[in-house]
Amino acid sequence: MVKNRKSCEVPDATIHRLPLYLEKLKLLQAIGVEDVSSRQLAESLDIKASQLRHDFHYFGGFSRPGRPYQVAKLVPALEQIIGIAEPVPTAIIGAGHLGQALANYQNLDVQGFPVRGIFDTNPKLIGLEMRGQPVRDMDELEKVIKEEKIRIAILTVPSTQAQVVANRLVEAGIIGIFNFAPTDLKVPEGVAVRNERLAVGIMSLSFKVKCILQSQDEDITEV
Amino acid sequence: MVKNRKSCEVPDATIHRLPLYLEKLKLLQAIGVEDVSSRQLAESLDIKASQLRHDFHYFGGFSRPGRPYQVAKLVPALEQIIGIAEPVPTAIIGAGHLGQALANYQNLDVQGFPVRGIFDTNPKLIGLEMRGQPVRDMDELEKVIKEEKIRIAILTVPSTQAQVVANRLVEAGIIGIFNFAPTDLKVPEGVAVRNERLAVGIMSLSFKVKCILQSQDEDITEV
DNA sequence: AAGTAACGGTTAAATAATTAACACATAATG
DNA sequence: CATTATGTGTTAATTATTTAACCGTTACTT
Repeated sequence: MVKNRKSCEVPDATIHRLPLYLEKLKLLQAIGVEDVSSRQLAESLDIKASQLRHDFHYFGGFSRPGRPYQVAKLVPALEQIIGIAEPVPTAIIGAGHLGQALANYQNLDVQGFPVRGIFDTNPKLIGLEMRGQPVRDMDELEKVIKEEKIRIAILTVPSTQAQVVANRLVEAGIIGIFNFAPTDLKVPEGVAVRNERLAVGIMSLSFKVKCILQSQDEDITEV
Repeated sequence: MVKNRKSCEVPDATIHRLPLYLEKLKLLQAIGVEDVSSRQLAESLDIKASQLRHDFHYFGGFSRPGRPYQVAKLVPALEQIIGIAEPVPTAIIGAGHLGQALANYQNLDVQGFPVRGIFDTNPKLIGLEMRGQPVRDMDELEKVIKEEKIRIAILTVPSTQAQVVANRLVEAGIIGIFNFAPTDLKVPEGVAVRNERLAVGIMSLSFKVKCILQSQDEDITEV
């Protein structure tokens, strides 16, 4: 099956757009839209239609020439590609404020990532319930990961502990780490890490804000 | 001052690396490192030295040929560029789980974004204190933004309300919105929005996990 | 004091991503 | 039944980003 291997050689930029396509399509589906053209879908996402078709082209045809996409076919196709055709059991490591926020974030479930384990070392937190899931002691980590067949972990521990915990997760069979600690994790090949750096986000926003303020100043002095 | 205008015409990819440079440099500064070459710094960030020099080149010389960068000069230079030479007062709109998590996220202060206002409409939350800041009623939004000269807002309200609140923020003088709601905000020119889509993050991770699993399967069948 | 190794700035080349263009297919229309 | 409008898949052109190459400087070594 050459397709599979090929379908993994896709630019990151395209991968990041897949969830956006899916989200919009689900929205259309919810209001009863059956067909949608590349132009309509692209326009609603503020991108070019050719880019959307180009993105889809990595995965083979979703329609045939002359006919728009059928929402009912496209949604499961994208879910398959993204890997959420079946629910993906997920763990949250670190039940501090951020961990709690994510554990209570209903969308995680809806989007295909049911939380099947929440872990912490703090005795004050252990036993607390969030959306029906108790906060468990880290001692249970390996057992629960195995029992629940968890493959993805969301890491919300202090950055000092991130690497140690990550090692343990990898050892326990986790192959996808969504890392919220501002640390670069070292992981072996065959493990995917995605760093979510809030600081990067707000700083690049700050850069643009500074540029806006500067251009406003210039406009004034130019008058 | 042509430099200012030019310094805003910088690729997004470069902008996103600036915080990483700054973070690493601060780390070096903390352990007493005075000089660092482009190669050393790049290597520690797992990028090419030429890319780092190319990035810096957008903003003019930070050193002179033959001499490595001086950490003590580079740090404030980057802070200036990013726009955090002075602390940037920030507001959090929505004191739910995520808003609370961010309000309690000490790094925000440290990185130059002191929280000067937390807002919600829920009477049960109003009055609660987080890091010395009370949760305020939305009625006070405009007043506090003005008094505290807040320019950046972190939006953590339900997506149904995101656009309405965003409009109000813009009206009140906010020019940078860090949006955690899974909605595309429409804002006038002169306002910067950065969308932080957790679902996008975890889904692109899921895509890579699926690819890893597939390639493992193939390896087995190939043997 | 000359030679050498290391360095940043700068420009050019290579690579990747986006956008446009086009060929062909479909269904609706007169 | 031809014609037209709309549409995708696919390839080509354009644009953006990354990487490499080179030049002039600096400080160190012998």
